[in-house]
Amino acid sequence: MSFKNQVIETTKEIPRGRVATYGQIAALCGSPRAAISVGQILHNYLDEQGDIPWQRVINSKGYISTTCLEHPAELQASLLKNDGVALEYSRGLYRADLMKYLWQPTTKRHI
DNA sequence: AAGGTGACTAACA
DNA sequence: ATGTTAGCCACCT
Repeated sequence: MSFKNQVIETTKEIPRGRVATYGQIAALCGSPRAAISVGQILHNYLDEQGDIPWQRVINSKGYISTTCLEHPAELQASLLKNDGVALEYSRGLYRADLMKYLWQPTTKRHI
């Protein structure tokens, strides 16, 4: 299975009310240093399929970091709130408390 | 097939 | 504490 597909699959596994970081997804998919690629993959995939909980993937500091115009931070923020994730808004940036919401993948891991 | 491109990060200044 | 820099690496052309 390609890295790309693993990223898609793994993202689908993030439960409601939790978030994961790009680096975390990359690591779970076997390439700990490919965090930036995860962002690219999600972006590309959204443009074609769009059927994944992409809003649950944020950066290592807990901030929403999309720069995509079609899928802006405001949208991601509202989707996350809808997921039950509280966001702190300041200086035009949204941040989730990783200590509270970071996904801890425990069960079924299929590398 | 080779090179440009980031929804990244951790390390510096 | 806040802003830059420089590695990174798989995706898309």
